[in-house]
Amino acid sequence: MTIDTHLLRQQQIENAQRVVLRDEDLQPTLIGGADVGFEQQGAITRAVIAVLSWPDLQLVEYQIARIPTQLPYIPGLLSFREVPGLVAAWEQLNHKPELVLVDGQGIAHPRRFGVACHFGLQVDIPTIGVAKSRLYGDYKLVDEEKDSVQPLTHGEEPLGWVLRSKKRCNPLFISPGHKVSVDSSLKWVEGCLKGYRLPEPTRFADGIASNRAFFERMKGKSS
DNA sequence: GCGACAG
DNA sequence: ATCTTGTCGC
Repeated sequence: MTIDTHLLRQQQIENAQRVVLRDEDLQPTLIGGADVGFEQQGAITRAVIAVLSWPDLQLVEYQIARIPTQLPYIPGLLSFREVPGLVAAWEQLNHKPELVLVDGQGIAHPRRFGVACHFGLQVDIPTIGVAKSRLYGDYKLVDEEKDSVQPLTHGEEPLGWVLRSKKRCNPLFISPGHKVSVDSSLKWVEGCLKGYRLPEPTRFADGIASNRAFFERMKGKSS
């Protein structure tokens, strides 16, 4: 498997110009959470999209797609590895959410084209990147208290936020993916928090993708 | 040359 | 990301 990383980076630069950083008339009734896991030493990609009602944040549906892994993990090129599976899971959904929180970066990326941008552009819906660690951008130390936040930037360019979603937990790295502004990307994530480090849509997708006990029991309770 | 590096 | 139970700390 020979990979033309130069070509992939060039594609990101071109596609990044199509990303929209504006707010639409976003009044969702459903919000999705997307995450990807792997099986068999990475040979199989397992993509999960959980759909929750808004604003009550109850699980409505989830779909899992399993496909052969196309590429290895390369920092900065994650989306090419994860988007194919996410699109497959998206197509299986009976209820399409109007906004999706994607596990990974949005525009907080060297070429402003993280997995949330890639997926959002691909299925043409608003998306927000919610990552558990930093890839790109600078920020000041975030206070330990819950809800403390610092802007994530590159020089004068605003990229997103570093949010302490829960006390004594590592912060979240939030940035717009597509069709959402930098400011509202933070508001939507805050609106999905329910006492855990991860916002509910992401937490469900993450739990289902990892087969954690609690979410195993949730299975079968969705339409 | 050296360090950094989503999942 | 993944292999994985109990355990230490707030």
